[in-house]
Amino acid sequence: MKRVRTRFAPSPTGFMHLGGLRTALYAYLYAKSNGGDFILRIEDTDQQRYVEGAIDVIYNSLKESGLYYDEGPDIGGNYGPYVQSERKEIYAEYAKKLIDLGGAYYCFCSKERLESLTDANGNRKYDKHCLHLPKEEVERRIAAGEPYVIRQNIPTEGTSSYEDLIYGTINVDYDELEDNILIKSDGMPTYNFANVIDDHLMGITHVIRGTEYLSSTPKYNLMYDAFGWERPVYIHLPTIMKDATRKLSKRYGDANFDDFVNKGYLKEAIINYVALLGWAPKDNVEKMTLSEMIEKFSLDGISKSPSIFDEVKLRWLNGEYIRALGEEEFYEAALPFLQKSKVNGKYDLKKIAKLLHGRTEVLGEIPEKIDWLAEIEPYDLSLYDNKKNKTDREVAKNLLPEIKKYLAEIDDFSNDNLYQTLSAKAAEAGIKSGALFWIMRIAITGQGVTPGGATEMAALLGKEETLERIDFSMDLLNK
RNA sequence: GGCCUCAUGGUCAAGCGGUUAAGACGCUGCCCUCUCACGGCAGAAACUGGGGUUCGAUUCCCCAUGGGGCUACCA
Repeated sequence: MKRVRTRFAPSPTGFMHLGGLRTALYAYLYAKSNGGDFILRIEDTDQQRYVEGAIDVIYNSLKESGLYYDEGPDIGGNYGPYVQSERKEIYAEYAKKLIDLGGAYYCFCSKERLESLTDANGNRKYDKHCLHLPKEEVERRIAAGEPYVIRQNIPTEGTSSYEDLIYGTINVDYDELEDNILIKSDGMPTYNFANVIDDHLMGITHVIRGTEYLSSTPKYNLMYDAFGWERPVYIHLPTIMKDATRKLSKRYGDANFDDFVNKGYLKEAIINYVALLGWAPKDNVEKMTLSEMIEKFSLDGISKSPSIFDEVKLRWLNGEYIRALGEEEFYEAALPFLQKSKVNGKYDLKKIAKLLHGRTEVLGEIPEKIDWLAEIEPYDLSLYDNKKNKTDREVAKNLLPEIKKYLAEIDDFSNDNLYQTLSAKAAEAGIKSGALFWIMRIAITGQGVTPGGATEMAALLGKEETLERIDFSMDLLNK
């Protein structure tokens, strides 16, 4: 059997879109699960849309997410060049061949004439006006420097049929298709042409791409057939949506790989989540490494209907990945975000990281979780109200001096010691420990929710700061 | 508008003629617990509608409805 070769062929127009990333991922998974090659090709035939630096974004995103390609512009290969703008001559050559084969023709029609073809409904279809131009006239006009394009010659009747591995048999009447442009007046090919030539020349066996090409694939097959080339196997993928009616797009933001990384999502989690949009593993285990995905990947798990991107579920999965991190790994991942917070320089970031580890779903929310730790500020005294522990501000007013006394006697401010000592003190004094810890926690943080219990917070703050904060709270209560 | 295509809880999704219609996220409740979170347990929640085919349709066919895509000198 022929070695499987798949490709990812993005155009460098900006960022790595998550929809594109998933297409790349599936192409990668399909190739790797079949022991084949995954190729990167840059489709930069539209100079208008080209964005500086976008190619590097593609390289980096792919590598960061672990989708290592076997051939590509930056790493080479036997089928290069892998950038379409560098293959202009190749397309010109094949375009000429296709013209000789009757599959294409020169067209000199002006924009104005094209527009005059628009009907009452606003639809336009090229009328093959230039198809029957005499060869001599064509040559004369080209020689005279007249601008021209090369159009595909599509049959006026008949039906085209092909098998898509996901969607099954697709039939399209040729009548529905237009004699679309293959080579633009600037000499660059359109996607319609370059994609066919390159896929064939690069030995791509399986074309994996979005459903936007489902109904235009007959045009490409026409060319494969005209050249006498074997058609590739087609695998079209459903769209990823932002909601029921809008597709995930750059326009709405947050659709880019980098955006999510910057927000504090782990790359592994993003890839894992994206893999789940449109594909389900047989064993139902959702958390997977890339190599596990390669093992489990199969086309019959791919769905046909568009799926909606759910950041809530991504958050959960990211949390799973974060919790699976080692203490040190988490610290390193969290560090940039810890440094952004107001506590940077005030408290031991490592200790904070330890407290935050099990409580963080997205790293980007770390600063807001701990900013208040930098300084205690007046707070709502109703925080002392706690039904379960039967506390309120009056109880707090009475208990706080006691708590202060206990704390003042403790020198080892480690969490373990604080917890044990204070628990013992509470038992001795006949105070419910829950009440003591509740009041103490509120008194030293001024927060209803904290990333640790009273003793953990005290251990973090240190003895001096803890006692100062107790004083602060006693003042507040006595006002 | 025309053509292609899709349709199971709020979301992702199993299912592929006979099931108490999985599972995950989210949600609700309980437990654990020095708050929260984690973890554990329990619960609510779905086959778009109408016709067929069949002994029997979520599953097959048709129509309707709704969604998506294409209809560029963009990919």
